[in-house]
Amino acid sequence: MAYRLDEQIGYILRLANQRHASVFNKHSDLGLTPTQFAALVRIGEMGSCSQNLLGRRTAMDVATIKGVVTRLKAKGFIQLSADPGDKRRTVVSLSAQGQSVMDQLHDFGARVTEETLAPLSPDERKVFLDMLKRLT
Amino acid sequence: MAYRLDEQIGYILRLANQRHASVFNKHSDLGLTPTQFAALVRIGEMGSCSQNLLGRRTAMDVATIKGVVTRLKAKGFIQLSADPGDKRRTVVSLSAQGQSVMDQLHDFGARVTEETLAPLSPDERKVFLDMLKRLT
DNA sequence: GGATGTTTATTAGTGTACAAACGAATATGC
DNA sequence: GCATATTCGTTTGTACACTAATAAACATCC
Repeated sequence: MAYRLDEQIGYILRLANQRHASVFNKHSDLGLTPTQFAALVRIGEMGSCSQNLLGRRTAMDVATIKGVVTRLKAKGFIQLSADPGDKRRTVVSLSAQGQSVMDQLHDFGARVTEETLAPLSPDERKVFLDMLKRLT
Repeated sequence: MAYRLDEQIGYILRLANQRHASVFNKHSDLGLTPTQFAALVRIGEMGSCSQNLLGRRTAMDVATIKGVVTRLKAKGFIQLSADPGDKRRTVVSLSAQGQSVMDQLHDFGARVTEETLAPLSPDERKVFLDMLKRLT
């Protein structure tokens, strides 16, 4: 049987990612990208943490998380401070504005997931998410 | 129930993409990226086509396909020519080197797909790929 | 307490990915 | 046949994503 690009997992994953990004951007009203959204929600979950740890907990390398933190700071959603016990660290935490949009972010995220998974039935979504997680 | 980033389809898709890229790079010996690989295989499938059509058939916008074509050309895998019937078009086709590595590319792609899907059983892979395609 | 190694953050370079704007060439409608 | 619309390619700007190199701070071992 002939080799076909359209059957390659990497290619299909890329297409699925594109569709998700499209759904995300359609609903986004806070001017966030999917990556910025992930980092911001994670900060909400963790309370406050070093920039380095935030990168590890959101699967972004040091160069990527640096840029994301810079842009979230510029947009006013987070604040940065020095770690009194470790001069290497930059401590990242939510600003007042960041805290105030957290509920809105969760609603927004749920809507994006819902619409992205719309082609699948509720039972299928469960199975699909389980299998997708095993590929990470 | 609390909102959790680790359950969001967009976040998990990003992680799956990262793992695939890691598998791809581990096996890659021709110096290609996943995107360059996709474009090159597609050119092999189509014979020759305009840069614009190649972009549409690989889901890359005009700016992205431009860069990919530039790099594939620099690496010697493709050649560019003018379309005699339409002066707007740049015709893209495989170089002799590009043709000579096509079998190797297919073997390589099959190995990457195999290893990326390794956590799933053969039956699960079928189901998973079907569902993933519906999300594109 | 001093050499060694690790962690944290920054920077530079390369490669996707998309939006927007532009000019040139082609197609369509009337 | 001419105005209008569409297509094709390029460029600019922003945002991930990774590698590699660097420097400062911290930890550990002896």
